Amino acid sequence: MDYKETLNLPRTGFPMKADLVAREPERLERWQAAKLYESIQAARKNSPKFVLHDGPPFANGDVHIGTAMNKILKDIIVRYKTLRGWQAPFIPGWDCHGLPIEFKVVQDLRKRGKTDHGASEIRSECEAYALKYVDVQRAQFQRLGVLGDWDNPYLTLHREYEAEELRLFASLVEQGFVYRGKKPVYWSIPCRTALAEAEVEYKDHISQSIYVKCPVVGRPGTFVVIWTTTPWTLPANLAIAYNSTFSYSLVRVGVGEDGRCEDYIVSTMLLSTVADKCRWHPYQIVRSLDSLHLAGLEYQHPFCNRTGKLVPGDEFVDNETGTGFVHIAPGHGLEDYVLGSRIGLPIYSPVDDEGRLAYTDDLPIEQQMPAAMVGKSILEQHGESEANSAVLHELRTRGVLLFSEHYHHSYPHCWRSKTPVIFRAMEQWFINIDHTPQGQTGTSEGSNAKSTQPQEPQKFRDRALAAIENVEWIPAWGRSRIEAAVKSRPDWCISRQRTWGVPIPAFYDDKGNPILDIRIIRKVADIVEKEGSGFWFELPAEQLWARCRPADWAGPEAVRKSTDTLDVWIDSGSSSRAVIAARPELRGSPLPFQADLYLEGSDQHRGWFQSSLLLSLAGNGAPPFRQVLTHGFVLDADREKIAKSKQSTGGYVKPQTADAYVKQWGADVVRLWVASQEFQGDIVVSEDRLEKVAETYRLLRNTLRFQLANLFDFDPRQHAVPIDQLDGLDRWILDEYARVEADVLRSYEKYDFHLVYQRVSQFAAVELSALYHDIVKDRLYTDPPNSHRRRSTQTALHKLVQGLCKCISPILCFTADEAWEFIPHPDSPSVHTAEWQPLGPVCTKTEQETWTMLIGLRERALPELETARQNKLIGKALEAQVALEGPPQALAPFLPHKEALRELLNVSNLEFNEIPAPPVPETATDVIIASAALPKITVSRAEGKKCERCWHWDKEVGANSAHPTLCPRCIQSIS
RNA sequence: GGGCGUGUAGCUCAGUUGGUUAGAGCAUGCGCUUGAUAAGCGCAGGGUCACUGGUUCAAGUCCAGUCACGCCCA
Repeated sequence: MDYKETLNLPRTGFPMKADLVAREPERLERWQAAKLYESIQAARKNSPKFVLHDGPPFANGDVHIGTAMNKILKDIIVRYKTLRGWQAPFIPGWDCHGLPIEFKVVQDLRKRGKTDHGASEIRSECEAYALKYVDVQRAQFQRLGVLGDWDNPYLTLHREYEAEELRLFASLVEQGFVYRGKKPVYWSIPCRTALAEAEVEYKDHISQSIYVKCPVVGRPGTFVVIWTTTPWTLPANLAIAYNSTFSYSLVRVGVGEDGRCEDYIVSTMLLSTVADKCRWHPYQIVRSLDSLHLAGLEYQHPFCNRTGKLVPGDEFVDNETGTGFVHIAPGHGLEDYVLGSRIGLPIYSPVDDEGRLAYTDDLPIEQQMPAAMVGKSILEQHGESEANSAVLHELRTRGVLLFSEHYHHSYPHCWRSKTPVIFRAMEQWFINIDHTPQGQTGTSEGSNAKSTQPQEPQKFRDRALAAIENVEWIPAWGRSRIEAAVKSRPDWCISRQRTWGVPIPAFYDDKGNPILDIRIIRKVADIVEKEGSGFWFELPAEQLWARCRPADWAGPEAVRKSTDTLDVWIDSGSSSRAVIAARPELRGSPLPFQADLYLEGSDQHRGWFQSSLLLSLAGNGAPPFRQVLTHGFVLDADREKIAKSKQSTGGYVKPQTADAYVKQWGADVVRLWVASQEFQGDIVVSEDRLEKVAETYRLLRNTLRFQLANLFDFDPRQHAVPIDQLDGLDRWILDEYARVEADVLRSYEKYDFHLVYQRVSQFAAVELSALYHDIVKDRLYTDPPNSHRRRSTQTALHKLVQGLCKCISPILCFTADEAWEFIPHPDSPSVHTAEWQPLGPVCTKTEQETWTMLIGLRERALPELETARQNKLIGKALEAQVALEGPPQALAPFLPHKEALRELLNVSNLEFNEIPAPPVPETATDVIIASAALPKITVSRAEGKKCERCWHWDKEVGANSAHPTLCPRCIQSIS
């Protein structure tokens, strides 16, 4: 007889090999066909809400592994909250406007030979481009298992979105936040347009390098020497910056034949270089100067009828080139602008749209450049610039040019015209971060200054800082990070000279004054909601004005429309109003625009977190989030290696798209990798690490498979054993599980998914695989199918497998779903619609102490068994018998648990050998008693023969003639 | 250059208010098993807690500085 046939060996259709890459898409299709997201939302429609608001990725390119990580983290939270009974909707979003798309589209148009495209053509191409990548990314996010309303995402190009954004903008204008100011931007002279950073290419260029002396006011014969490579900016010079940490020298130089001398101030470190170039030989150092001497000095402009001050500029005045003095033209450089704004200089930019020197209203005419310079073009023709020549001529005439030469350096050029760009201050719209809405008049034309809601008389920046205090930042240092960002940020420049964006609905009158009126903005918003924002770009100014002009308009008539668009940070920053408050499933209570959680990379403290906070606070009066969770960045382990190999071999780039990883490992392994990472710092991704995680995946999968395979004949409705009647070991493992589960729940609540990963995988490896499963195999396989002990263990397995599936389902959403299908009569049809109620403690304190003691003995016994194995005394543990030897008090605690202990040791026989208690010396301490109380463990070869069926060794094998190869227990099992 | 972080075995992570010889899982090596088998079990090796200095009877833990890396600014 083949006794193997009488065993209850495991069976299951749950495959050991996951084949995730091939099989996940099938499951995904089934979820979509069954409308899983919709049915979950429907099931939770009366539950309390938990809203995680998705930060919109940019609709461009494939999903990067870092973006995938962000979405997976969000999905883990949404799935966890759903499992715990919350209504947790997820509306994915995309950021659709912006320069990178416009840039790409215009380049494509150029490649196709179209150069005369109008705004409308560019915009429709951009829209098509954005929508294409929304589709691409949507498919990739879905493939990762991310659950959400993918059929109805929010896009910043939706007309409803744009309309709400404009209404928010109107509210800011109404409260007086928005003003018109100047800021330097890149300007292409031939294209007559402002350029963005991405449209600028750095190329080698030869500039005029000049050293100019500026007389110090009140010290005849003393000059500060400045250096510049853009002579045409000298008419705009308003200050000279020095570095307060440098040492400067006053040097006396002979000039002319008559022994006349002049004193020059330059940086000590640069003195010899400057002296060589300017041919100061001989020269004499009169004295050294430091910042105390320089501070507040006034100088005469080299050719304009005005003076300026010496100011500290440590951030950008260096000792590498020049003279240690930097000429400051706030209208022509970003650093100059920042410095100028700080000390209250006008943002003076005496250059017109054609790139010609021109007078402006910033200064009295008599203080501006000599009339001969006006109209001179800055643009270089054959290496010569009229404006530069005019300035040089003036400097020479006045004898203030010390030296000039050609200077080779890298300089920004316009990508389109290939000409050098200039920095030029342009009129821009700004949000005043230090605005105090109450009782102030808006600075912009026609704006209605009356606040609709009562405001505290507090600067907006301070209100923002106060609001930050009431948000929970995880980790806590997120608070100091955003505080620093808000404290240090300059006024928000919100206008862009771009086409692909939401138009700023402003007009200009015949004098060029801007018209920004809330009635007009709101009217435009209403039209945008019906028609989209394209009409603004299509209609000529007079028709637009006719449509938008308020009926009772009393101001000047518009003759021109604004062609600026809003900064894209206004787009995404408006989402609390345009999405959270606008979508019924997200709308909060009592604050409709407020979500429970935002979750993005730490770069967003200065980005989306800040823009959302500021806009929501200004527009809604409160922050858009209650909690903000951040993660670090995904880095390539061999980033340097790759860079090097790129240089040497010139090519191999590792895949950094989510798809590349999914195609190799499957989504669940990628998700498990995400969960395994402590994400508050940086996260390193590599094939090696994915492979390690895949090992853990296999461990978890096999754990589930073992449990499922041993439930093949279990029907909980008939066979389940009540918890209080379970076998001791089964009660113990459920109690252990309950502890794991409590830890897991706590970790999910704190978003510590890596602790979930560690706890679950270690439980599977240690308590389950190495201990419980290994021991319980014997009773599952060899006990009679319907015996109490076997059904008890199956009851435990049935609870364990469901519990484990719930623990992992937010992370391993595919695998948990798959395993759930093999559970006989589970508590819920799908793991994703289940409600997760924790099991709670099972064992009494006494039981726990007993099992701790028994397992402690097992841990002492295993090395003894290993020694016996090394000595070839035994092979597997069942070939052994173990004797516990000790005085009565040492053995007593174990005597009632003889069979449980034998099972724990997984040996064929366990014996207790009592020996007389040693005499206790009077000086004996508790410690000695305790150590004497531990039984001595000895391993010997089991007596008798091996039972063919259960592989236990038993002295009675052979005693039964009907079954001469079986032990009595097996004989009873099969009869 | 500034702000904010990160740095514990090959990998991923623990390490509570400073207190024995710094833990776990995975991976590796050796052995066992062949009734979870492209699985399972046992044992073993592996760490200057980034570095330096300080406080303390005692520092992975507290303080100061340095280095490396990341994000954001300049």
